[in-house]
Amino acid sequence: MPELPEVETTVRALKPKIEKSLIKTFELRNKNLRWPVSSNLAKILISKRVTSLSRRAKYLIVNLDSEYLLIHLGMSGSLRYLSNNISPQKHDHWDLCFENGMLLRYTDPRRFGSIHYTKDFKNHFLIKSLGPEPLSDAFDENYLYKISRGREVPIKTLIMNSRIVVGIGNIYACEALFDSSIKPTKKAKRITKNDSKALVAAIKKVLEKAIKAGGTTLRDYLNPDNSPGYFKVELQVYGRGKEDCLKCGRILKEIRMNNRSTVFCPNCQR
DNA sequence: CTTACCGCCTGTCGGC
DNA sequence: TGCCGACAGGCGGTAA
Repeated sequence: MPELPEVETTVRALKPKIEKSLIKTFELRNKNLRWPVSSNLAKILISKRVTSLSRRAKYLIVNLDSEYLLIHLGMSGSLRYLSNNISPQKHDHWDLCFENGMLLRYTDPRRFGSIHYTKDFKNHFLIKSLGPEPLSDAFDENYLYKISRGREVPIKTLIMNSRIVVGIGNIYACEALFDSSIKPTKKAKRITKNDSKALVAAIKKVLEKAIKAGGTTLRDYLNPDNSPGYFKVELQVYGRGKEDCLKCGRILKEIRMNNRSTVFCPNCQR
C-alpha cells in the first residue's frame, strides 16, 4: 500500500535510472486501471526523453521536457526498473521501454492506480485542486488551524482530505493523531492552536521517519530495485486494535470512520 | 460551499 | 481441506 513515503522512495530510487533516458516504446497490456489508459499513449511517447522525475502528493510526475506523465500507484501498485528480457507477469499492466534495453514496469493487482499524459500538469483535473504538501513550509500550524475553523468533520477526516493537505493516508493519519494525542473523532473546528501545532509536527515527523526508513510502511512493498527497504517503520497504533497502548498500557480502541479502520488510545488521545 | 457515500479491484484471512 | 464472505482502502464523482 503505497503511502507518500513509498512514492517518495520510488521517485528517489528511479530518478538516477530514468532521468535522461530516451523512450523507445510504451507497451500497454491492460488499459483498465482506475482511469482507462489512453490508447494514444504509445504513439505520443515514442522518442520522447525523460528530463526529470518528481512527486506531487502521491503522484509521480515524469517530465518529458514540458509534457508529463502522471502516475498513481493506487492501493497495490509498484514500479520496477528492469531489463527488457524479463517477461511480464499477470498484473504487469504496462512497460515504458527505453533505448538502452531497460524498462519501467508497472505492476498493480487491484488496478486502483493510473497513468495520464498531459501538457499542463498543474491544471490537470487530478492535480489542480490539491492542497499543500505536508512536508512543505506552507503546511504549518497556522494553516491547519485556520482551515479547520468551522469544519464539522472529524479531524482525522480533515487531514485525509487532499484539498486540505495531500499525501496523508489512513495509516499515517492514525499514527500522527496518536503521536499528537488528539482523538480522531474530535471535530476539526474544536482543535486548539496547540493541537494544530502538535498535529502538524507529528505529521511531518511520521512521514519523514518513514521516508528515512526507506519507505517500507507495510509488509509487501518493494522498492523499484526489488529491495524491501531498510527496515519497517514500527506503527504505534495502526493494526494494533485491542492491543496495549505503547504509551500508557491501556487497551487501544478500533472504530470505523468513513468506513476506514481507525485505531486510537481513549486514554492518551482526547 | 460542505459533507456523506459509492464504486472500482483482487489477494488474504477467518470461519465453518 | 476447501469454499466463501468480509476486509483492505485512495480518491474522484455524485447527490444532498
